[in-house]
Amino acid sequence: MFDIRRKIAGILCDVVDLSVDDIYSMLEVPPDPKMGDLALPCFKLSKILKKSPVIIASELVEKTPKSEYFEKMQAVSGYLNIFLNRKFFIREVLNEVLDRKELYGSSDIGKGKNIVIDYSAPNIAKPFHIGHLRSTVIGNSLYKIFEFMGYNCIGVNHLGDWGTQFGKLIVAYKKWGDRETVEKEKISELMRLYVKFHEEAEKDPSLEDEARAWFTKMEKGDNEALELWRWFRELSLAEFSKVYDMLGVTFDSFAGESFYEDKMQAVIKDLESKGLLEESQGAMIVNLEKYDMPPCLILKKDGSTLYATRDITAAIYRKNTYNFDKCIYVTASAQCLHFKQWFKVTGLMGYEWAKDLVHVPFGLVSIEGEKLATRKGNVVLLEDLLNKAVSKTLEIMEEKNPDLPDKERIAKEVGIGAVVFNDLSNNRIKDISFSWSEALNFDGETGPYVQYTHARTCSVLHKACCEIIGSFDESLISNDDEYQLVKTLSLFPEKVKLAMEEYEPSIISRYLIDLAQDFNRFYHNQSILVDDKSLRNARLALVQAVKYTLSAGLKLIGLSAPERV
RNA sequence: GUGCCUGUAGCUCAGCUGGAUAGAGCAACGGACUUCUAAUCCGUAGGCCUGGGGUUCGAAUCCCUACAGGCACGCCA
Repeated sequence: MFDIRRKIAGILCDVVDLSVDDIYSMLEVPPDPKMGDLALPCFKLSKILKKSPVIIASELVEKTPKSEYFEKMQAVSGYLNIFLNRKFFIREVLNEVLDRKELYGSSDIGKGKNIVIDYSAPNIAKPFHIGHLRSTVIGNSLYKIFEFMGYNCIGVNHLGDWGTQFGKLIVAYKKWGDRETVEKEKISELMRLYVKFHEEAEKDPSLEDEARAWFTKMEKGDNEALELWRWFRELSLAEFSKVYDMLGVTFDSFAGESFYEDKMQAVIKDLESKGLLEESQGAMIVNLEKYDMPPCLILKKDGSTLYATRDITAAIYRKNTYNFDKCIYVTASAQCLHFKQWFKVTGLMGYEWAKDLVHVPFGLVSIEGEKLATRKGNVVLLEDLLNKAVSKTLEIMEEKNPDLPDKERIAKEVGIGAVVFNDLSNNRIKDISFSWSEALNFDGETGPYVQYTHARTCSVLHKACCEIIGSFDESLISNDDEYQLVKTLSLFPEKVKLAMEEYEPSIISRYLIDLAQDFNRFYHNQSILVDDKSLRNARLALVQAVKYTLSAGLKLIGLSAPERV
């Protein structure tokens, strides 16, 4: 990978006698392009070299040997400002992008390593709403990013498909439900039954006992109970699949909570034999006082397991099955303590790979400031949201581009893209207040804006049609709009790497906005399809490079890159 | 009460491994479509970076503290 910063650092480090890495990390981008492309603040050097920053900067200007990498250097009040050799830089960057095409920015650093990513994990028999969207799209994007970096990813949907809630559901179904309605209304009917159960149980607490009894039957393998459970599960999964299809999200495994039912006893024994379990108020816990954490609950006083038990079991299973390099959990930040606790327990059990367990938390979603509450009905169903986004897109398309073929498909890609992008465009740790008007806004910093920009690049390239770009004369790419665009293009590989290291898809979304803005400015100010053949060719090369990068970036955050919109 | 997270333009947010005058988008206002898709572009306006201390040549960024909001803190996940 071509990295101009490293090259410059390589030249400078000889002059000031520091390591390349030191200089590399000190180099920064000046706030204004007029001040150059890179800058070295000399204030820190001043301590080492015992000279004033101003003098160091001007000495650097004098002593640094000429090179093809940069055109000139200037000393400005303690900063060494570096102006790159534009021609050289443009050639290197564009050739790399055009050579690697949509693989520009990818890498093989993950070659031969497995990454397990646990995301989405909705609860069976509950509607899939916008609260589930975050885990799903963040996990999906991380999957794509790690894959792009050469890792082999295993996407796991750890379904909430086991627990006493199924006992409740069975009771409610048998008392107030019927097969036809459930077949017809699916999850919404299951939800209705579930809510009804809670209403009735307030009046008649014995229902709770009944529910527990049914769950016990499930655990003991009772046929009727398991058949109902299986039915609810299949029904829910079919509904979820619709949403996953719309989002373009896939999984390699659907091993959920039920999958680990028969595997937890061994883990409990393991914990016991390692002397980690102790009794407290009738329950079995792992004491974590030494680590300044509340205890981790392993067994309830009735002997049944808890989610920490299941998570530890699942982690061990995944290590044995996938031999992961990292196992990543994408869940709400409310679960931070829980993950800290059982990660610690896993470490105490002697599993050195406990350090490879990573919790990737994200902020809470509320609806226009109001808390999400499934039972109170304050939810926005994801399917509704996506459908609304698609139909709004279709409306816009009817107005702007009515002759476009395959409108339906593209409207889906753009509408859903808008929703996904919206969710991925800010820092994942921040709480989100869902707003209809924002989720359905297609102007400015949005998914459709990036997709539109991509379509623009395609459109120009299409119009230029049979021309083969082949070689181009980089010296013709000379104005500031073009140069800025190339600079932004050059940043893509490091942004992808950063997004991976920080488990932060928004780094890519933000980058795409920047790239699209730079392109649109260029597009607006410069004609691409000019008569001058070689100028035209050079600009087309630039457009081609932008197209590859936008397309690759969009895919990394789970959006498609339609050629026309 | 204790711990974790967040606080930047009217709104939504970048910037947070310290660096030059704090940036976008939305909303508002004013411009640019006979010309490669105006889902675009350009301009105007909008800021005690929550308050207070400290560290530093330099702080939105690091440390302490106060305040505000959110979340978590044993038998749900």
